[in-house]
Amino acid sequence: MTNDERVAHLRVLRALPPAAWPTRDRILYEAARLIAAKGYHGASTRDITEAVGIRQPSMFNHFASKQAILAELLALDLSIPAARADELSRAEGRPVARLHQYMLWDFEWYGEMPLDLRGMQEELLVEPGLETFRADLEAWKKAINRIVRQGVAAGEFEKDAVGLVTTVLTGISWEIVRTAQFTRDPRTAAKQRKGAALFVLRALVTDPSDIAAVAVAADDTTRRTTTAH
Amino acid sequence: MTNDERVAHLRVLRALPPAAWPTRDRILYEAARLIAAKGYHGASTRDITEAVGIRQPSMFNHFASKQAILAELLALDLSIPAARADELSRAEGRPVARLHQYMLWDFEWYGEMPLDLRGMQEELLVEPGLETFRADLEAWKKAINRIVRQGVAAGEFEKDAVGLVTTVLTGISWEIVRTAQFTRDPRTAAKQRKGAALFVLRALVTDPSDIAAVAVAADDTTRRTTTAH
DNA sequence: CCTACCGATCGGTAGG
DNA sequence: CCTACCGATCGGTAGG
Repeated sequence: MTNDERVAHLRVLRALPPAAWPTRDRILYEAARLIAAKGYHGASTRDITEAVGIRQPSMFNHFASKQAILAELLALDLSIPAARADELSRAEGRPVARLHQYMLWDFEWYGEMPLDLRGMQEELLVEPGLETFRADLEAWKKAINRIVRQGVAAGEFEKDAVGLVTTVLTGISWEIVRTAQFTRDPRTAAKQRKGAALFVLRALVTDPSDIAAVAVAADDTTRRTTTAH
Repeated sequence: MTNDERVAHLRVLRALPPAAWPTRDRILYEAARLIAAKGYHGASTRDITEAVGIRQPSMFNHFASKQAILAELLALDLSIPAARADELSRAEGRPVARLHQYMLWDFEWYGEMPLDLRGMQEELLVEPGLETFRADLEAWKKAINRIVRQGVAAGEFEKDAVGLVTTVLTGISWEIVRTAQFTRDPRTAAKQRKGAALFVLRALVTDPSDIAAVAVAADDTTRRTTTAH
């Protein structure tokens, strides 16, 4: 399955309640939920299949192993954001605008994700067979730091903030996933995402007037895109 | 063991290499390390005791259960910071200065911690018997948010940043624990802690000149304290 | 702090 | 997607 296929499939799923999903997707849903709650080793294959409503060995008709479930969830959590960040790190335009654009995309990605990805912790990547996701995580950090360093070089960002951006972004995405479990109102969620992006920019920019300029430009882009469809 | 005793004991341990620690503390050290790497359920009692150099059942002479080890680590991770945050949330002085003071304390606490607390995830607190630590975590968040709301009321902080502070602080403390495993130079570490505290303040304050004022005041306090001893 | 050992649970397979 | 079952490993106990 390619990343584009994954994104398209998620769009289909989001329109349905999890109970109406195909079995394979319901396994992913319950596995994500239970791994978030009890950790990868704490969530047993029997826990997962019991939540789905099938017997434990039936799971292996959909996934070759428990780790194959984890790999599918890690692709959503790491591979797709890494590709998007890399793309924007090589795009044209002001670094401050591209970082803002990435953050809005990232927070929407995690905020509208129908699976609970909170169990996808960096520490899981030490397990043999998951090296490719370690590479995705490193690529993501490199791409974000590339944009931030471009901003420092352009005089847009403070120098000493560089090393903290990926950490803070990870923490905020996490919080957005968490609150997305309760707040289902899309307008409140969009406002929260905008506020979070501005929070990070305030910590970064040398010239506060850049923040308003970038935010207005982003709103224009959104309005244009929305009207066009 | 009270929190004060825990803090005093940690000071003693920090002066020695872990190999020279008492067995009970070496169990905590290896357990913390392995739980950080493989998760609580992924780190078996046999993994831990093998790293310590004793047989698995010998562990139960020092701890009544595997969960008792976890509880000891959670006290260091949650109970002590919660007490410190609560204290500062009720102290006198400008909110911006008290938040800055808390952050410097917090980052030093995690940065100089001789045990690797990265495995202490909020999700562990769902296990029965750990309710007290759930309460500590809630108390910590409440205390931090109390200081931030005091700052908003005083016109020092932006309104819309309130809900993000605890998330960002948790993320940064995590990063500080992580980098503390490599960088052992105390001067670099202190500089990193100061930079991290300023990063958060920049995202929060309405008047940028407050940041410089608070930072200078904090340096004065440190200098006075250092000279006095 | 050790050896010997317990019942429970783990991820996964065989065969329909 | 099921029943039946596998060897390995789990946290913890008995008894010295």
